[in-house]
Amino acid sequence: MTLTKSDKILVTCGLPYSNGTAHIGHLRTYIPGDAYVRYLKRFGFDVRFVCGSDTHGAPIELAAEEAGITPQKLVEKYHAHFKNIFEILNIGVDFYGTTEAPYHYKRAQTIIRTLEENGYVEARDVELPYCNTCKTFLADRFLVGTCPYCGALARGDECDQGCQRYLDADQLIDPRCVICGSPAIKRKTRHHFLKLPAFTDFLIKFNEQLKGTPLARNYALGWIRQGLKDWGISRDLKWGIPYPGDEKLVLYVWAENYAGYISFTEEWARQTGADWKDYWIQGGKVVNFIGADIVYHHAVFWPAILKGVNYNTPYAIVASGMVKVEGHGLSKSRGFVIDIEEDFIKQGIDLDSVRYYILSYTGHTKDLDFVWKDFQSKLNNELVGILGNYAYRVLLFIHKNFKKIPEGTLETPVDKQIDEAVNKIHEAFHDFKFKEAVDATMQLAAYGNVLFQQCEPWKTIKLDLKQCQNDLYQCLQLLKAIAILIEPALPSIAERIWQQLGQKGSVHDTNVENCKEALKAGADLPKPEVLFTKIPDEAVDKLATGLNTRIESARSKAN
RNA sequence: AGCGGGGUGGGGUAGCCAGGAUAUCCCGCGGGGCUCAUAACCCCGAGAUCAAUAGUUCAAAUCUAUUCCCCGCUACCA
Repeated sequence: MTLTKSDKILVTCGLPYSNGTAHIGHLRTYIPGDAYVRYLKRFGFDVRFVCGSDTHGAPIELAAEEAGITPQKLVEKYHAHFKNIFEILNIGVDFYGTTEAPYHYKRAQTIIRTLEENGYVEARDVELPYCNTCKTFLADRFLVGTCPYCGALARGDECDQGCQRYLDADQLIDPRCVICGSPAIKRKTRHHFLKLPAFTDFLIKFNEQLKGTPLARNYALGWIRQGLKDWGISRDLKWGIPYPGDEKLVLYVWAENYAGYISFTEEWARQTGADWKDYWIQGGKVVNFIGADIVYHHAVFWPAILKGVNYNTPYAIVASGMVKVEGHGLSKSRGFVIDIEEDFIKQGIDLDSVRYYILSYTGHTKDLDFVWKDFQSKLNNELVGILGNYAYRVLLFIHKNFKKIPEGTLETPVDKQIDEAVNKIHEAFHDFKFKEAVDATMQLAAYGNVLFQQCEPWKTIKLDLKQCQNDLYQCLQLLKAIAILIEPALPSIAERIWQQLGQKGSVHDTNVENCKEALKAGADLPKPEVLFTKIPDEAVDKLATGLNTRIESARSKAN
């Protein structure tokens, strides 16, 4: 079972949690997701891309409390932020929604109600921590106490200031309410549970035939084999989607956020006249891009829910490796973070080169360690030296000497190179190997440099004009193919090459078959501009120093 | 601790599932060339006991076992 041109394909990315700004970790799923969508489009597939903000849960309720604003205000702010950042990065979503919208509430509650009707949910009494002063049950994030391992002040879910271990709320010594400081007491209450074990056989079969990165599949299968247990889907929080039929509780975020994949499709369909059922009920191929840290939600909980309401389950789950900064796991509080707005946009970093770095520095399933020096080297050596240089030297040479596209016909060597690259790219993105796809395109540019060098047009222009023109024609046709094939990785740059080639329309509307569509001899060629500028050593040193300062000050603050 | 992923010249990376002769490619490094191009481009070269140990085999980076190291997850963080 592989994708065909008649499939209705829907791509989604893990929803960014709206309690903070966009950082490089988000890009690890959004950029490959977007590139994948663009590859599919260039190769003529029928694909849509939806995504949105995840707006509920304890951390947001708490962050709003601390900031002295309503959760609504908080999530609206970050929702707008993410939407904007993704636009600037050319993440070409068809719809960017939010889980704090009526269309989402409706879809999420309908799913839960249907699960209940189908007998997959059970209410059960449990004992949970309670604050007598605030008259509320305390989710783990609302508890503080002493860490049993290191003695630091810890939260109910994690020893965030001390040893960084994940904790169970029960392990905390002297648990207290985070709002008022009163000691937490145990009190009986009633919660709702999804009967996950009922889905065991289904989930094994589902994961065995699941496409995407093997990482996702193996991980989930291991988890399922260890035995599934009932899974709590309600929480004692004020902020969230009311639990249908038990409105003093809210739906657990992980029981409703990925319903956004459906609700966003519905809302997009409503606005455009499409049919969401094409994706979620009558066939359709859904591809989820996520980080490796949330595989079990997407390969275990979510497909179980979908199965429980008889909706279409994902075709593929594409899990990326994690992002590190200067060798450390991402951590805002410790300063190991690259913020998209502060560190890239405001510093004037070319965003297509960021896309390139994310896609081609390492394989999609491996951890990516962001180091400013490496970023510089990829940009200066590969984008400037290979791609930018090739485009510029060819276009400038022709512009200087002819002003227009010279006479010529595409000959076998170049024709063959293009075919090989197209095949390689096709295979690579079907296997979710984005680095391979991008590298194959860059190899085409490297080949172009060899070609230009060997033809020596600066000599032939004086000795054999006809030969010279035909050689340059080869170079131009190759550049046209490169523009189309690099579009998924570098959409802005591809468009600029397209325009510099004097082509009509937009490269975003091209198909891979246009690669070899003959260029019109005699058409005017505008004066080219360089595509990329190198980052000088001093600039990159400054950026690296800024990062180190951030890390240092975070460290001294912690001590 | 359990489960999953990974370890290949200085950095990154391909090859591993379906074992085969000089282990791929990019960057960096050394030498040469070109002069159209953003000191860019092209060619040649040096550099790796493929994490370790034991085993299977005519043959192991690749298969098996054990060990070490890194990362993620472990159901109330998302």
